[in-house]
Order: sequence, then structure tokens, then C-alpha cells
Amino acid sequence: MGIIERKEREKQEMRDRIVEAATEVFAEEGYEKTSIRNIAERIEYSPGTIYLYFKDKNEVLFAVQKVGFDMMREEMAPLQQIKNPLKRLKAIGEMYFRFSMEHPQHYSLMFVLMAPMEVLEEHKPWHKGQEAFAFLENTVQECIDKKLIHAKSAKDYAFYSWAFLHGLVMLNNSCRVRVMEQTDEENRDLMERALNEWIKMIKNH
Amino acid sequence: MGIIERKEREKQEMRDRIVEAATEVFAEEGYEKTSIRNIAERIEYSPGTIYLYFKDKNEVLFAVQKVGFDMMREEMAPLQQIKNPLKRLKAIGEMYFRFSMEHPQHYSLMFVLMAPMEVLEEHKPWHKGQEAFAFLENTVQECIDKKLIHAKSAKDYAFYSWAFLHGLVMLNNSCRVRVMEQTDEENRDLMERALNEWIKMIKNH
DNA sequence: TAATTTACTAAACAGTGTTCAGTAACTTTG
DNA sequence: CAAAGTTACTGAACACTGTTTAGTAAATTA
Repeated sequence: MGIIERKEREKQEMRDRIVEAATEVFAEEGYEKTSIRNIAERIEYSPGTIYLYFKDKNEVLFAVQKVGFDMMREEMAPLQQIKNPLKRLKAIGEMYFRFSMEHPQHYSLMFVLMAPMEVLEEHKPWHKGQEAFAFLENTVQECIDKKLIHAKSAKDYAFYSWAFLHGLVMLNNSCRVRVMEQTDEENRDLMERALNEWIKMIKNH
Repeated sequence: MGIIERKEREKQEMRDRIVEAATEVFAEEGYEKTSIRNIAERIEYSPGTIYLYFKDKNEVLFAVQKVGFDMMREEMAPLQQIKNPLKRLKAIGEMYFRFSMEHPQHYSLMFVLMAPMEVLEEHKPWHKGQEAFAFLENTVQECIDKKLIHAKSAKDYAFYSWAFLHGLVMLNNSCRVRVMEQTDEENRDLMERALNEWIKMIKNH
């Protein structure tokens, strides 16, 4: 009897539909307007139904976060082709900036909001985050191996690089860049300059 | 007749009481639990009363943000005594880390949340933010003047420094530092190392 | 003292995440 | 094929949220 198999498949399909709807609402309306009722309405089910497939809202957001990481991986994959690791490192930075501008809602779910992280119990790994970070770390390691940068620890310097970019993106998105009293275009230039300066700073001369 | 003067004074006192109560609730319970009803209850008035003194919740949060900047200025002022601007720069970084750890709620109101920034109309200056940034920028300018660092623009490098620290603080507070799979203490060490590395990176050798 | 202004409140509106009793449809059993 | 059991789903409820507004009591002015 393939009934249990079909039921299981239907269960998974329903889960996927919820995640798809949640992703749409989230990308279109943002975090604040993403409510269980809103998601339920989009798939034409009652709000309670979502709780038959997810423990709580955080679990739904965690699933949407995964979608975001999959999107980023697709933009990251082609960068593997860049043979010079220092050039690849810069390309990762440019991709990171672009992603944060084109998908601001996904960006905050992936790197800012606490909600999706709350489903991860202590000491349990954050697979999607680690996978993305590994790509950065490997690139930094290659730079060290080829003596292109003066870093000791690839892990540490990968993290520093991430922190620098993340800080720039955050100050920009949260309007704290207002202290600079510049136009939006000048701010974009500032970010570009910042990435160039960062590469210059860590480069071996 | 001193009645209008007294009335004005009472109006200001009431505003102050609201801000004080809001600051307490905010520091104790955090952003999520800071509601108009919560603030009103603490000063034993109805929620509606707050709207006689503030346009909306954002305006209350903006006032609390100012309190946060005043707290930070008090920690910043003594650093003026440090004559060596590069040492002062590092001290600012250490103070910034400490502040973010000791007052996480104020930190997010000052540097992360959108709500308090929404009271600032476009092209209007963000005084408190600019004042704090000026202290950092002046210190970087002194470093340039004394040829201690290899920066061209003090404004740009002050911003880069801020972005780097802010990025570290954010990745830490938002649990994204989990990619490092380290203990809390190891993470604190990482932040300290990061600041040292940053100073080393921008220093003239 | 009467009229006016001021300060405040209670209630309402539309929204939130989550739980749970009840029900209708589907599946299994006899 | 009918009865029993299981599954999937819903509607309503609970305790919250920011904000608006009509109504009221007190303070001030005339």
C-alpha cells in the first residue's frame, strides 16, 4: 500500500507550499508584515494549519532563511571559476554587497534577525551559515598558501572580512551612514572604496 | 502670572518622566517588550497620555536613544586624556566593545533598530550620532597628522573603523559567530584580537 | 460664579502568535 | 459494504500590540 508514502509526500508538499508562501510574503512585504495569518491566507488555509507543519513561527522563518542561503550559493558558485584567490576574495565581497542590496529582506533574515536562529539549540551546528562561511574561509586559506595576504589564521581573517563587510552593509541599511551626510550614490562609492581598501590592507606588498 | 511658566515646566517634567520610564523598561525588558502600555503603567497614567507628549512610539524611542548616546559620551570623555591618538583610537574601540556588551539594548537602539531613526526627516542631521562620530573622526585625523596611520581620508577611515567594530559586535550579538563553533570566551578573545589586528593593519610601519 | 481651556481616561479598531475543542473526510478493520 | 478509527483542518478564543477619539473632571480665566 503506497498510501503512507503518498501521505508523506503530501505532507512534504504542504510544508514546501508554506515555505514558498512565507518566502513570497517575506520578500515582498518584509519581516514586520510577515505574519502567520498572512502566510496562511496566501495558501488559502487557516492560521492553525501552519502549526501542524511547523512548531512555531521561528521554524518557518528558519526554513525561509535556508532559501536565502540557497539563493546566495547560486551567486557564489560561479566565483569558484576565478583562479586567483585574492581576486576571488574581492569578487565574494562584491557579490555580498550586491546580495544585500538586491535581497535586503533575505539578508536580514540570514545575518541579522534573532528569530530564525532561535530554532538552533545550543552547540548544534548552523549548517547553512557554516557552508557559506567555509567558501570564504577556503578562499582566504588559498590566499595565505600563495602568500598573497599576510594573515596568520584563515578562519580569523575570513571572519574579520565578513565582519567588515557586514558592518558596512548594516550601517548603510540601518541609516547610520547618515553621519557621513552623503547622497545614496556617495554611500555606494564609499562601500566600494571600503572593499578596495580592505583588500589593500590585508595584501602582502 | 507664572502659571504658563509652571505649566511649561510641568509639561517638560512629564516628558522627562515618560523618557525615564521608557528607558527603564527598555533597558530591563528589551525592545520587544517595550510597549506604550508598559511605559504608561510604570508612570501610572493611561496609554493615551503618552500621545499628548510624543507624536508616536518612535519619538519616545528616539528620546531613549539620546539617553544612550549621553551614556556613551560619559564613557568617551575620559579618553580625551590619552595624548597618543593611536592609543586613543584603540581605547575607543575597547570602550565600544564594552558598551555593546554592558548595554546591549541601548546599543541596538543607537546603532541597529530603524524605529528611532524614522523620526529624522530626510536630510535632517542626526546630531547625537554625528557628535559621537566626530570624536572618532578627530582621533583618526590626529593619527593622520602625526603620520601614525596610512589613511588618506580621516572621515572614510573613521567610518571603516566603526563598520569593522560594528560588524564584529553584530555578528556576535546576533549569534552568527556560531559559524566559528567557539565558546563565548573564545569569541571575546576573537573580538580583542580583531581590534589589535585592525590597529596593526592601518598603522604606518 | 460662569465660561473656557487643559489634562487625562476608557473604549474601540485592526492587528499579532499560539492553543484547542470540534468536525468532516479519509483509511482501516470486521 | 458498514462501522470504527485516524487524519487534516477550522473557528474561536486568549492576551497582547500602536493609535485615535469621544467624553469628563479639574484648573484657569473672565
